Amino acid sequence: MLHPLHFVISERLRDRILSGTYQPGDQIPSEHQVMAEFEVSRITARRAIANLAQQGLVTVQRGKGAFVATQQKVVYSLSSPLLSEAEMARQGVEVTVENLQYESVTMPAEVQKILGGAIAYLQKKILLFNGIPSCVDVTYVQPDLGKVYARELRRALTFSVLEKHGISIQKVDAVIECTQADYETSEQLEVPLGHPLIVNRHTAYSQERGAIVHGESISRGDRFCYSVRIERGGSRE
Amino acid sequence: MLHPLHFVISERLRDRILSGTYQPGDQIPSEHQVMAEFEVSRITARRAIANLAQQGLVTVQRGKGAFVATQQKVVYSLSSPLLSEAEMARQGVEVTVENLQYESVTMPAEVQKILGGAIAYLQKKILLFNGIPSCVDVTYVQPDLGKVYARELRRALTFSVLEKHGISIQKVDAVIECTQADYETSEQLEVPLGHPLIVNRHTAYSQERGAIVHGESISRGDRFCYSVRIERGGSRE
DNA sequence: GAATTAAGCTTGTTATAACAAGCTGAAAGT
DNA sequence: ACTTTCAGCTTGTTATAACAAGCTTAATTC
Repeated sequence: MLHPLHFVISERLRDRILSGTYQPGDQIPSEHQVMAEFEVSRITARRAIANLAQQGLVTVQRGKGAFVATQQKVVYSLSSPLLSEAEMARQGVEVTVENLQYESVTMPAEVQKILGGAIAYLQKKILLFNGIPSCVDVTYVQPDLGKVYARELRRALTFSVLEKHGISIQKVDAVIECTQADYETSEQLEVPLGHPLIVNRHTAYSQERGAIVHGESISRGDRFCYSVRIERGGSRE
Repeated sequence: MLHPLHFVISERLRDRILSGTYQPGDQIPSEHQVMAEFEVSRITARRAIANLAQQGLVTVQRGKGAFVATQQKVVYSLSSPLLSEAEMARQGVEVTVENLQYESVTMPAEVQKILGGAIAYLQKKILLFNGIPSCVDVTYVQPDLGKVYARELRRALTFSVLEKHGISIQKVDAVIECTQADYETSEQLEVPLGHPLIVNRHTAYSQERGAIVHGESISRGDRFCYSVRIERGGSRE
């Protein structure tokens, strides 16, 4: 036997998904239907379906079944964040903010090195796209800004609030990576343990003040991605 | 019972990893040791270990055991790809290229829209970081460039080769997203089905010629990430 | 000393079994 | 008509069992 049964079955079901037999939102055969169709035990059927879930092709809901996942993602432009927020609205994505934590704290050493000083405002928000938790945003903001704009920052996107008040973001340094959901983020984003996440760790600078915001946005990898345009000027970068 | 046994056990083992009891490279308890320690069946022990693997905390090898994974990632700068290649060398990362496919093909319609014309060179390479398959690179190159620099493109990084021959990349449009390995990429990158991947879908433009390269780099999410610096000039972008 | 084999350990696959927990729609009750 | 209950369906957890396949080291053979 070249391949395990569970793999053969999951590739068969995968082919049906890719060929359009099952469309996004459609239910795929239940465990018992897979057992009957392929004449295997339940544990083999479950593993085949789990393989599909693992590849992001289906999402499984207890009591309901497994459904073909949409592959559509919201695109957020790092090059023009404010325009990107308007673009998301144009894509039919309504962003709402749920505040988890907002307080003045002593920064960890690595953050102090970036923002300077010892104290900053720590904000933790969940961003919901069309009511679905999709992003956990954890950032430190300079204390004076964090204090003055507290009310607005608790319920809107950080860059929008700052820009609205004339604090213009002149530069952003970002690192984009993939991680997997631990228990905490799996609960916050309502995804399974280990679900792929795309993380944007960033520091934003204004012209007059230097570094003003530092932190990370942790988004569902299945719902979100980043675009960026890199241009080189006349001189070598 | 608030949480399943498998979850309780995996959180206990996770804490040991995070607290440093087990360091990267160390072996965690085997399935039978977990069975004995926590007095559970083998399937529960396996599931606990699988939860850790799912979170990227351990990697499991048949016949050997489960080992704490390193969390170190290679950082590749989108803002200065050539400098980034030198930086990788400085980080002790030797990049070698394994050519999978290199041929003149008729482009799919969407690629034609970007590169123009009907024919391009399709290159598929595996990039190995220190001998370990870490990235699958699939790109279309303008046909005249693909033909003239075939020998070099087969065994080096695309941008390096072009730059070396005076084809200067003036702009790059990129989309960064997370996906999960299907069978093909899991085989190419030697990772499990569903392993998180970071994908960079890009189009590179030169000043004189417009779009010259289009395609995607699919890298292991556990080994690779992107950095980018976004600056706004005097005018609003 | 080098090569081969075997024992012991490790993970991988598959089966049967039973109970738990959530979802949905129809039937029963108010 | 609205609310509650129940049956049937679905996935989730855990156990026992057995065999397969890979890894490593020690013992045996050449």
